Amino acid sequence: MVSEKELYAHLKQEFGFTRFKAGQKQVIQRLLAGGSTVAILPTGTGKSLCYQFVGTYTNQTVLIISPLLSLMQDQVEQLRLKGEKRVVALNSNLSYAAKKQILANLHQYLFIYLAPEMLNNPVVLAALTDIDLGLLVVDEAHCISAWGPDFRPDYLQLGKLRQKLGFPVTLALTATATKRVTSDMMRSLKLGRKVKVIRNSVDRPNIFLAVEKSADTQEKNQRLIQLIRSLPAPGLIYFSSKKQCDQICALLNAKSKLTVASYHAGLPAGDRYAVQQQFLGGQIDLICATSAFGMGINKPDIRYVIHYHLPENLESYLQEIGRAGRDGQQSLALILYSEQDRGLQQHLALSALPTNAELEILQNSPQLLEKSSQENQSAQLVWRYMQMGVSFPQMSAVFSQRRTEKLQALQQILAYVNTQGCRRKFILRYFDETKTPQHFRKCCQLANESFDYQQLFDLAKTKNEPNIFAGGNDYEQILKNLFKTD
DNA sequence: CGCCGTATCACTAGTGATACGGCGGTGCACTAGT
Repeated sequence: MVSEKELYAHLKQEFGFTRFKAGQKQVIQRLLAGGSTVAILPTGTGKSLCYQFVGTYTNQTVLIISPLLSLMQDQVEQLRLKGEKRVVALNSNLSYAAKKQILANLHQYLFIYLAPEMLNNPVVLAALTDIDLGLLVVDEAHCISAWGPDFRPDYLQLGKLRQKLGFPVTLALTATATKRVTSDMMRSLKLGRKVKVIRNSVDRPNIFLAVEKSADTQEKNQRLIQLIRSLPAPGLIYFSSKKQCDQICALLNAKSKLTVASYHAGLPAGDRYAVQQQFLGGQIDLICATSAFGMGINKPDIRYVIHYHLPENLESYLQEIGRAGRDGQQSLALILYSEQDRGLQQHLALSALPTNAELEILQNSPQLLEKSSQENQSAQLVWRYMQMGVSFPQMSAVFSQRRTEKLQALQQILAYVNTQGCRRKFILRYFDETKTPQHFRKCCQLANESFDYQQLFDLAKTKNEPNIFAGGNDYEQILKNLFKTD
């Protein structure tokens, strides 16, 4: 067992901090004692420090599975800035020669970043089994259940990877996971029953939760213009359609003094990078984005996250609103909902999953399968499953279960939108937390269309209180001020 | 499922009503051809 004194000495020496954030020390101690861990820590609590600490302390190689090339790039740069040179991201950005060079000298690196798809490469896998691995990390581990079944099936293969690597000590990191998603992760990673789950509350008390209903698009657009004119910037608006993302971006640029930019997967990589950098640097006030935006974004002062469309599910909703208020100051998470939005989200939930009819056609025509796996997403998925050795009846079962799950998740977010009760309580219950939220239970009910959030921010400012609904405040008085109720 | 753009119809030549097809999110790696 490593002493507390040693832990703090290393923290100070290596990272310059004198205190651990909630959960960090527990995770590190557990890993140093050789126990695999699932860590569910809310955004902004320094998840990457957990494995960086273990790597630098033990001086044993850490392999990090990361979902995005840009995320790997950021982490590599951060570590290099800290003075750690033994870092590499092994991905398709590298030339053949560079990759060969790195693979031949893999044991020299302390931190190796890798996308799950790279593990299909037998040369990479062989090189990895050759080194003395101290720790395997799955960063953004909710991707296993969010993306594995119908978007990036290689996420389902990570358990086999662990096995091939001789079951190294493993850390699965995420900000949001229900009990079911947690057990999904544990099963996929073959973590066994001895694994420890370290879970902090998903609650972010400084984020005010609200939903407003609009009758139609026009009404919604008017309200949106009104909102962004009065709310403090910077802000973030999520869309479920690239086209509408662009259109509303243009509208908001025309109708407000803010600098608004659009961000989605349809834009060239260079533009996306530029928009992100300008947002981080404060030259852009507001981003209109699809779900492509956000992972790895660490901007502390985002004051509001508005959803123009219905979010996909409560897990992704929490991921997305979690980007607001990382500085701990008063922030707002608002869904602008109109009944017609349900159709779009339902379509998106189901369209990626091959139907039984499609499966049958593909099964009967291997040529068609191979040909269309280039352009058609569901054929591509079937193709990957086949390579993974999954039979057609198994696929059919997996996809139909997935359809059910996605529709249930949609029902849950709809229930959240329509709830008459406390929204925070609803979310905490969904994430299997029993604690009572520390705010006046009527605040959500009272927030309605005439509510001016500006008052919320003003009050937080004048009281110099990041979370005006935190314990110890005079709720009745605050509510009287805010809602002008008696 | 619901929206949007285009096609087609009507009636006395440009516009309005209806019908219908297509579209709608997220990324890795690898390959072929320049």
